[in-house]
Amino acid sequence: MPGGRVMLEVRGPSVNRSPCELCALRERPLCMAQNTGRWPAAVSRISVPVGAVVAYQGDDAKTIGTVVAGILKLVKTLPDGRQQIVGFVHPGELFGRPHAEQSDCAIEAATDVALCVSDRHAYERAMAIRPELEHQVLLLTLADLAEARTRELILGCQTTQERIASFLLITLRRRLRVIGGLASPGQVPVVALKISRKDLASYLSTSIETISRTLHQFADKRIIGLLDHEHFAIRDVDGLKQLCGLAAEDLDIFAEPSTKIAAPQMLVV
Amino acid sequence: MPGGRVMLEVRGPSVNRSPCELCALRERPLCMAQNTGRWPAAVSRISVPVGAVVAYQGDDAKTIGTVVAGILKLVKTLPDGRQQIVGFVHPGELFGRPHAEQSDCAIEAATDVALCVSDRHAYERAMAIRPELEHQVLLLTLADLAEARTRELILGCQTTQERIASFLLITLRRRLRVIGGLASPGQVPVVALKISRKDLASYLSTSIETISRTLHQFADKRIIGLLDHEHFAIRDVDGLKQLCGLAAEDLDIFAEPSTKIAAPQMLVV
DNA sequence: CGCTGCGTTGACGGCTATCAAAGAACGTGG
DNA sequence: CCACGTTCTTTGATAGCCGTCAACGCAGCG
Repeated sequence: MPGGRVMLEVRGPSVNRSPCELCALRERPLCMAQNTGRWPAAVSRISVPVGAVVAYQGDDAKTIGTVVAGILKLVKTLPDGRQQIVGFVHPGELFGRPHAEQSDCAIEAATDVALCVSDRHAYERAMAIRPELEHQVLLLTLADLAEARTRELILGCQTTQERIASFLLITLRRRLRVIGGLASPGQVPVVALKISRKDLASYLSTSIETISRTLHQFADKRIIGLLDHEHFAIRDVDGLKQLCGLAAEDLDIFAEPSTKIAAPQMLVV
Repeated sequence: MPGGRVMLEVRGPSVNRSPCELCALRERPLCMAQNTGRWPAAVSRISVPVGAVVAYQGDDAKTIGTVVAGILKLVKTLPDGRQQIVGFVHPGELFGRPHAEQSDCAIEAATDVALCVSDRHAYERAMAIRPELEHQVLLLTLADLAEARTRELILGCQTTQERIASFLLITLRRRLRVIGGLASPGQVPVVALKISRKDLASYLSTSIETISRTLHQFADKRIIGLLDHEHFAIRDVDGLKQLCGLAAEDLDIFAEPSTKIAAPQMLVV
């Protein structure tokens, strides 16, 4: 099993801007706010393998950072061991808890991941000095909050089938935003799901068995095509919309934070 | 049935500070930030009866405000009518969506409520001018996010019994924070639950029947005492903790935002 | 070749939503 | 003060979704 704990070393007090100059994310408002003028917090670029733990639940909250490539998962664990993934962190999004002494959930790599990390206290000082940075952090936090509340709706009200349909649609929308839409109207999009079945089950609050059964039900109805274990052809988007039962505004919430990110192929990691 | 829609009128551009001077909430950081120096946004104090709708899901997000007394509920509705209460807003907390054009959930009065409201755009201008105000809004938003994610855990992982036990404990803790703890160690605290069974069911993602059954199960085990329909004596806090299955850190998240509020009896509304 | 991890498929049982109906509480008007 | 309708709560019976357990197929790998 790959992974284990990762030591996030944030080196020295020196400004480290070289990785940013080639980074596809550098025009995101958050990065812009970080890179305008002299940046008072050191930033380190690190790579983390699948399964590695960036922070444990209850740890001192030492770092704040952004995901450059790959996907992080935020995991909450009950005392008896049951786990819930409360969110994924996609490229361009922030992770870590500003102004909190402890991490309220574990942060783990759901795929191989490239991160940009800073010391939390340094980051907080930077926010205090630069209102435009704090403003960008506020915007991202508001987006996270909207997403978390939509997930309360999904977890609280929807059947397992609806949750899975919602997830497929939400993932499709996010990807289409990233690559800027379909090439032709009739084109069948294929979602490459790098997330494991186990994580998917935890995120959707169900079991891997139910996920497997439901996906095959969808395939039988010709709504999706199962190309292999991690590639799904979305054959009937309208059928999925009907099955998911979500309002358009709730579907869109998940697409917001990813706007303006270049296609992953162009990322320099 | 009381209620119906409420028109939130925010009067003129004049500074309106008189209600604040007698308000028990005036020393909260948010209010301090609002009341230091000249406040560029007009603030109106309004009263809203139970059941009244302050904003509909999908409405233009016109206002931002704080709850002075009573409880607001944030309600999300699926196209087929199923509803989920995604959060309650307690005295001293903020409601409304800064920097969003539309409300992503309905805002309704779960009890009779007193509010302090401002025009959203004026509030945003005030935040832009005053970093300390934006900072307070960020802190409140981060607290809301932590709470929403703990609710993902509760809704996703816990049984109905555990959710109800969690809710009782969380409510107890919130109240104890507000009034500053128990008078004597052996004292049995009584929680006055002003929220209707229907709202409770929606918040905990269950049915009123199951809530009724579960509360009576707890009463049979001598864990709580049912004084009347809205008063619960918490006889065995440790028993509740065991039943709820939450870690201390997740329980505490819900107590944070209420810190430093004076007892409700002292509120001037 | 055996082992391990992952996905799939089948059978079973429990939790809990739903339906239904009766009882309690409340406000209203006579 | 009482009759009455309305709303909320309680209690019982039923059914269904879906989590759990178990077994199997399959791929990767030392």
